[in-house]
Amino acid sequence: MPATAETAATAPTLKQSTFDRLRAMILSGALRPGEALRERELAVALGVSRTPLREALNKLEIEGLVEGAPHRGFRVTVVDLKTAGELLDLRKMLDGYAAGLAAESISPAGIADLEAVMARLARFEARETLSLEDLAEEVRIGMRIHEIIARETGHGFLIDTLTALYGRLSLLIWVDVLWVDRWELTRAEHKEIVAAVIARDAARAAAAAEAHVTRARAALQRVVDAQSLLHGSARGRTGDVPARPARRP
Amino acid sequence: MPATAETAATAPTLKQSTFDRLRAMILSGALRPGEALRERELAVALGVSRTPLREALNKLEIEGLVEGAPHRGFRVTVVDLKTAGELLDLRKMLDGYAAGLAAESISPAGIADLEAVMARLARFEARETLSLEDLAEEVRIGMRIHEIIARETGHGFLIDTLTALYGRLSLLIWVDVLWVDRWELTRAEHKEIVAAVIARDAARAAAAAEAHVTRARAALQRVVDAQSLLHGSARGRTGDVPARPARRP
DNA sequence: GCATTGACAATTGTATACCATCGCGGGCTA
DNA sequence: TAGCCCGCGATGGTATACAATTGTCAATGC
Repeated sequence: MPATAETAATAPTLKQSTFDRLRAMILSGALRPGEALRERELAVALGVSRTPLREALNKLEIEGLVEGAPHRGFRVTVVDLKTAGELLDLRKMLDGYAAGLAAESISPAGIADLEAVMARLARFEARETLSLEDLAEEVRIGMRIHEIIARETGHGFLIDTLTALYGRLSLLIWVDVLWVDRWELTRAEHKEIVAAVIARDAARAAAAAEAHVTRARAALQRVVDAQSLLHGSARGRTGDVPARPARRP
Repeated sequence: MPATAETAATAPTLKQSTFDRLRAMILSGALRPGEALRERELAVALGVSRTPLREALNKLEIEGLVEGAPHRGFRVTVVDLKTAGELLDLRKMLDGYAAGLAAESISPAGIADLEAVMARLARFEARETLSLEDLAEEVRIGMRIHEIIARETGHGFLIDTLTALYGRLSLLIWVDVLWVDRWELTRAEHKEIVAAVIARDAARAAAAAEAHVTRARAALQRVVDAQSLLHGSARGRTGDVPARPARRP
């Protein structure tokens, strides 16, 4: 279950590199949720034939980044608020578990990676105001922290599950608001999690990771509640996405 | 992230039905862990061309039922004892969570399904001795219970994760021993879980599900410990699998 | 005897052409 | 206007050819 996120350009096979490239394009927003992915068009754009492209799309479908329907092709997965809530609920549990495991078994290389990331984070500490660029960078750093922690659990299935979970969550555009909104808090939480992991304090790390997600979950819940008040219905309203684009003239 | 386990024969596309059939063949043991899957051969055997077959294999790879290496094709995933322990640890948490969720939100149809399954289980209650057939049936019933509970959570990502988790675990041949060994206990635990879910008692359901897996985890741990005593080394010893079969003459 | 090298065969990886089938939308009709 | 029909465009699937890579086997050299 590779979920290869790191090997981007220098992949041994086109299938693999296409998978990686598509993945990156989706996560970076170059391909937006709901966007239809036409095989032949995409194949030309990526410079590959349909064969490796279709295999990559099928893998992404199982990972949950794209959805496919028979004879209607694939489109980038649309995550609604209800689903996002479920994902965060699960993430609370899994992130806590992962942080605890990582604290118990982190490697020197893992510690070095975490320290390097925290150094990047420290650059922002002193500043009074942050540019949008800076905020984006901080979000990336946050993702990176969780990736490293997941990796350092050494728990293959957990890593794959968290990878899919993070990927799905990042498809919900609004999710960044949950962290960016109160950035000092988020940063402090990240520092606490990393400190606990490096200190090999499993209980503290797990608690910190859970608290971190719990806060985001609560923020999301406020959004959901506000929406259901506004619209009467309880269903999330992120999934309103254009159907297939108009036919070419 | 479909992980369609039910739609076996009447799938709309060959890709889908091939995926389902392969999945069933692996889980039923018709394709054994470590067995090499040669494309052309398999394609002929299944009566499809290489294209849908490869798409199915790629999906199964992400789901973790097969492993593929570049230019060396796919083989059925081999699960070692260490991995199995990790999977059970995670399952403890997720099964508990799922049982709690299911208890809160189970549908009338779900209750009916559970009651139907329990009726099948009741047939074995009175018996003094069980045939191997009976034991196999009880194992199937156990799987079914957990499937229903997962489904009734209505939590898409959780369902997919548990599906992959159960699938991977069932690749470890020995795992059945954990349940079959003390079958009266297992049966009682299943009854308790189902009863709690039907009674919509989330806390009790979660506790029962966790206890259920905890017992199996402990049994597995005894095996692992015994092995490491026997062989000195701590590594699991299930992965000893023949390499690629000899060339055809 | 054993390690190294090099050619070979089997298998996967990729490209491409072609046909079948399905969905959608436009346009016709009542 | 509502509903049916038809055809275009897209995906799903097959067959085939070829490129790339791996592992084997045997000959070679130390």
